[in-house]
Amino acid sequence: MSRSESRYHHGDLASALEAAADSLLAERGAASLSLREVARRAGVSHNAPYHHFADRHALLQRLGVRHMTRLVEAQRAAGERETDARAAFVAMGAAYVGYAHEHPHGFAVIFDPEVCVPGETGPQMTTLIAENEALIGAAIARVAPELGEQEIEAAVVGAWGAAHGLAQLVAAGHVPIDAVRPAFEAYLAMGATLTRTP
Amino acid sequence: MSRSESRYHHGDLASALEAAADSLLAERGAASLSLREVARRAGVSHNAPYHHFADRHALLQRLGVRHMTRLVEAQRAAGERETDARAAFVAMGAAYVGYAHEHPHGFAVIFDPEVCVPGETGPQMTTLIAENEALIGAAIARVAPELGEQEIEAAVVGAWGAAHGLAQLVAAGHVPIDAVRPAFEAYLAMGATLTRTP
DNA sequence: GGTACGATCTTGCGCATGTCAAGATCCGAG
DNA sequence: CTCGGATCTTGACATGCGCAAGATCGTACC
Repeated sequence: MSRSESRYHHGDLASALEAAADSLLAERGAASLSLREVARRAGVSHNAPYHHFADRHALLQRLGVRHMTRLVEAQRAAGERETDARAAFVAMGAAYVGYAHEHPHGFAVIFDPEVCVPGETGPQMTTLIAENEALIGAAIARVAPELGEQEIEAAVVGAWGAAHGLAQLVAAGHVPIDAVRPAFEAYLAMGATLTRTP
Repeated sequence: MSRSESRYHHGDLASALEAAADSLLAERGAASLSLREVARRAGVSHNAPYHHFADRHALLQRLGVRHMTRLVEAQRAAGERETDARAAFVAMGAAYVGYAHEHPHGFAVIFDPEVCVPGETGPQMTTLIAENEALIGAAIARVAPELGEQEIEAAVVGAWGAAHGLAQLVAAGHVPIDAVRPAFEAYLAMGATLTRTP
């Protein structure tokens, strides 16, 4: 009897649980995601998950890592699809916002302070965050090669913040997705205005 | 016997509950805020809140309105404290981020899609959101008087997004508060670079 | 091949919470 | 003074989290 048919020892319950939870996350938010429902959807008893995740928190963190991985990958792909430096930078921002728009609950769980606290989420998330910043930093360095390391670091936080804010507002429904690109351009022009010495 | 001494009819339980919940929100996040604990802290039975709030959701929405009011007010005050248009714009952004830094859980509840959905949160929140956008719009119009209505509208979303993203990242602990101002300036300079015709 | 061990999964439990229902208490209008 | 309605209380039920103890399975070891 193969493992997948034997319903006692599932075989790869951890992945199945993650998948089940992720599909739940496509419908509802993390707050209304119960471990028991995940277990039900995976077809196991309400306590089976505890042999793979310390608690509800741990499963949500795992989902956070999952989505952060995809978010970083989406940015990377969008950036590599463009040859022009500026186009790549803009495309990465759009990818960031786009991911949040398509997976609002998944995106939310990445940055939910109740779930993923910077220092306490484990090395995987730390690595992913660093990767994300490196990705943005490289894109900025391509656009503005004259910048020093310090300046790039600051610009990374600024760009990340801008993309993140629009993503959050779009995901929450405060801003329609179509308004993002004009807003982005307008804000950049605004920057040009603000930094122009009077 | 005055109402405040009579412990049966509280007198102003709605406000007391809001205050209790708000003080809880200063410590923990909204997810771990239970109606029963709020009731305990207010010194009433676990079911008293239901005579003032339809459910847990309604109380959280009320807290969202409360904090959005303060957030808008903080921005307004910061803007009015400056005479220079650019300084006012920057100060408002700093106030936005500062509020999120000082009241991370309160700030989170404003924009929590599980709590405050744009269309369904009631007229008060709608008004506050509009007020917020008007405030930002006025600040932008002061900085760049040459902009048309459409352009300002787009710039509002862009500026709001930038401030919101930095606020979120600071509140979540991904970015230290000291990094905000340099990031803001760097991002604006970045905008100047990006919009400069090659 | 048989067996003991550990990993995996199950059932059952205590406790906390959200929400409904019914009763107790108090205020104020008439 | 009485009665209605608002306010608050106790009680109950369903659900969820996480612990504990038992059942089942794979496998390393003899």
